[in-house]
Amino acid sequence: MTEERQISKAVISRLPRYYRYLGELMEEGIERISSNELSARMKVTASQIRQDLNNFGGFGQQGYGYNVKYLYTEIARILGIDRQHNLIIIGAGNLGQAIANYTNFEKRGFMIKGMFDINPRLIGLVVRGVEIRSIDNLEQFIVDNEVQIAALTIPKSKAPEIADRLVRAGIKAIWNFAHTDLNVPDDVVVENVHLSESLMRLSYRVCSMQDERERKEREKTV
Amino acid sequence: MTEERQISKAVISRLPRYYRYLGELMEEGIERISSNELSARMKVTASQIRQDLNNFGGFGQQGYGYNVKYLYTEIARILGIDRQHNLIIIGAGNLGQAIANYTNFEKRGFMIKGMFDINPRLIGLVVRGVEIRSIDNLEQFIVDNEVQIAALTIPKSKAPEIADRLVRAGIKAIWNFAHTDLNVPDDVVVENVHLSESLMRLSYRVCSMQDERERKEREKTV
DNA sequence: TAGATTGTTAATCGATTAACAATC
DNA sequence: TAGATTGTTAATCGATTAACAATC
Repeated sequence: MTEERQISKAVISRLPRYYRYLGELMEEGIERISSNELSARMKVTASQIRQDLNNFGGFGQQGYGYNVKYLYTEIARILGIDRQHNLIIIGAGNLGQAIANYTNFEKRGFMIKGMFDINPRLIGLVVRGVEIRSIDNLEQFIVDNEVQIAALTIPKSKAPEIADRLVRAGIKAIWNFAHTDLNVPDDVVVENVHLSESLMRLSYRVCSMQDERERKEREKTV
Repeated sequence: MTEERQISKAVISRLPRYYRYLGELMEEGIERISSNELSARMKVTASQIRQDLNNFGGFGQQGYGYNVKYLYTEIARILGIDRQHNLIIIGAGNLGQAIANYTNFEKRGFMIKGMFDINPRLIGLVVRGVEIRSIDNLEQFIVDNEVQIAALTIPKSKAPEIADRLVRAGIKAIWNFAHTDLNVPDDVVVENVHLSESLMRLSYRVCSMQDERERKEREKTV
């Protein structure tokens, strides 16, 4: 199962999108697809699709294309979503609850084992069958439930301290929604979702689109 | 104000992170910083920092470095967060409410003008001073309130139809949390936040970290 | 077989890093 | 002035695209 050499980050980040499109093709009842057809749907080059997939082995067949169902399964395996991942959510606010309520995660092997908060008014509540617990019992819970992943949906002020506790309790990965970078050992994975940064990128693009429009206006006038 | 040539996407995506670090430096009372010091903090090369910033002009001074406050202000200007952006949220579920509750957005010029939902039990409720409205009045509201940005926190099944309505009503940008790609005209900006894809990337990295650990174990045994 | 389409090598393009002259 | 550090050019590295031989 060990992949030969390091796969580039750019390739990995495209895999979930391939997976999504293949799922849609399956829903449409499409059994096979060529890199060219997929390229047209996804608006990426066919060359890139073939290159990306060939990082993991030859999933296609000359003259035929790719079998949708087979490729879908293979990408799931590559991404590791054919296995079960036990997950907890730290911070039972709106964002934490939004994640808890997203049923598709469970379909892809992410089992939400528990939620944690410091707010005593939330502790004991149950969200989609998941109990909100006191953060005091965090470490024991991680060990007892073989928790691999923690979603961190708490304010940035508390994030570093909680991250340290998670690492010491043996967590494998942190899905970090706090607006700060986390310092963790090399063997702990951190995937950041910085919503405010995403919104700033949006803002930049809106403004430069606006600038462009104005520039074109001016050119017309001249 | 028009920037000379197209700035690369990679550069833009790093700007909000620079902005965050500069904000932290200001909080620490640090007045100036060299690309080298910043490089150590942010774990990127000093060369990259200087290259990135020079896309927008010379903000530094030889022998001195960069003035933190000045650079902070300039990046804000580049990102367009020195101006006001009117924003609405479509979908008043947990995710929509999480965004509405995030006060920092308003600090950066993103004014949440309204929320919309189809659920009659939510309509009329007020979240952080923002009323949840019926989606029937969407178009008129956008025009009346000069709304530029719509955050789309609804299921993917409804997303394309709502996106069309937003575009027709003259929206400038969609912050898309629905798990689907949107087809919009070239002059409408779409910034995707696909949480399930983020979680899959995390899964991949957890698994390949695991594989690596096992490979090393095996090597030791041999 | 002929046609289609992959897998893969080579060419191009872009982004990152290194180096250093300019200059505060 | 001497030292520090930028702005910027050149070198390197990596990612994307093009091309085509292999093969179903």
